[in-house]
Amino acid sequence: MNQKEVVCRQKLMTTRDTMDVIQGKWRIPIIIALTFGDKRFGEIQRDIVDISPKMLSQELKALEMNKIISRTLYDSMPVTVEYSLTPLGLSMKPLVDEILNWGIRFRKETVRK
Amino acid sequence: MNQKEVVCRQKLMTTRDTMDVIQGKWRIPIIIALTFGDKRFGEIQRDIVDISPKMLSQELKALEMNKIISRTLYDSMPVTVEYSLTPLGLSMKPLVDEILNWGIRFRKETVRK
DNA sequence: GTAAGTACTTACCTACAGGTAAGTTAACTT
DNA sequence: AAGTTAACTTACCTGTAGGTAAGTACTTAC
Repeated sequence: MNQKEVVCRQKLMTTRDTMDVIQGKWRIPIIIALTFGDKRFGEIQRDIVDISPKMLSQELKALEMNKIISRTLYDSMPVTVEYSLTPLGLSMKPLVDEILNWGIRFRKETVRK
Repeated sequence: MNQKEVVCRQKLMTTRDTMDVIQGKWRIPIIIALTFGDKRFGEIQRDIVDISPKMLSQELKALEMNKIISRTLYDSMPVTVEYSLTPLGLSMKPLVDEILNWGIRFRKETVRK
């Protein structure tokens, strides 16, 4: 196994780590919603119009477990819960920006049917 | 619907475009393999050790349809096929680099169990 | 006292992503 | 003529991502 192959396989492993975190239909949308500020369950649901409460709840838990977001319970008198990006979550900004950038480029190249 | 919400929803749509292209277990690995140079079917299979010929064939077709890679048939005398990144595929480098970067960061934060 | 809001949970179902294994075509090698 | 290599294809199966629908617990508003 030569040098190139070693580098190639390391890259493959590293990208798999990232992809495991952002994989799926809802994780990136949730992260983006939270870049606009801390939000409550219902607010995120209103931003991501087609997500069901089940999926939102499930994906919020997964992101919390990966330390991307944090959950804060406020004992106010209708009890509210706020979700916010952790430092690790905030560190995804360049990645999310690139996903966005490339999406714009892709759309440009694809509009000529 | 205020300005923030409009921007948020546009971003959601754009990222979905990108994610549709890179979603799944094998697309990013295939793209990375091809950043090391044009490769034949069997060579990619050797780089990505755990991919089956079925999945490789299927994902190469999908990437070709999205104009990320191109397929060139050489009429040499064992017929060979070479896959290479198109300009659009090459334009994914910053995105792939960010996936890689963040994977490294994530691994650092996660190594303390 | 009943309706509505917030933040979920639970049960059930389906489609598809991905795995395994074997078959195919066609040339080249010994 | 039998085996090897390259590049796939086809058939079949399974697990899980994600959808739908309904239920729960608690509080405030009317």
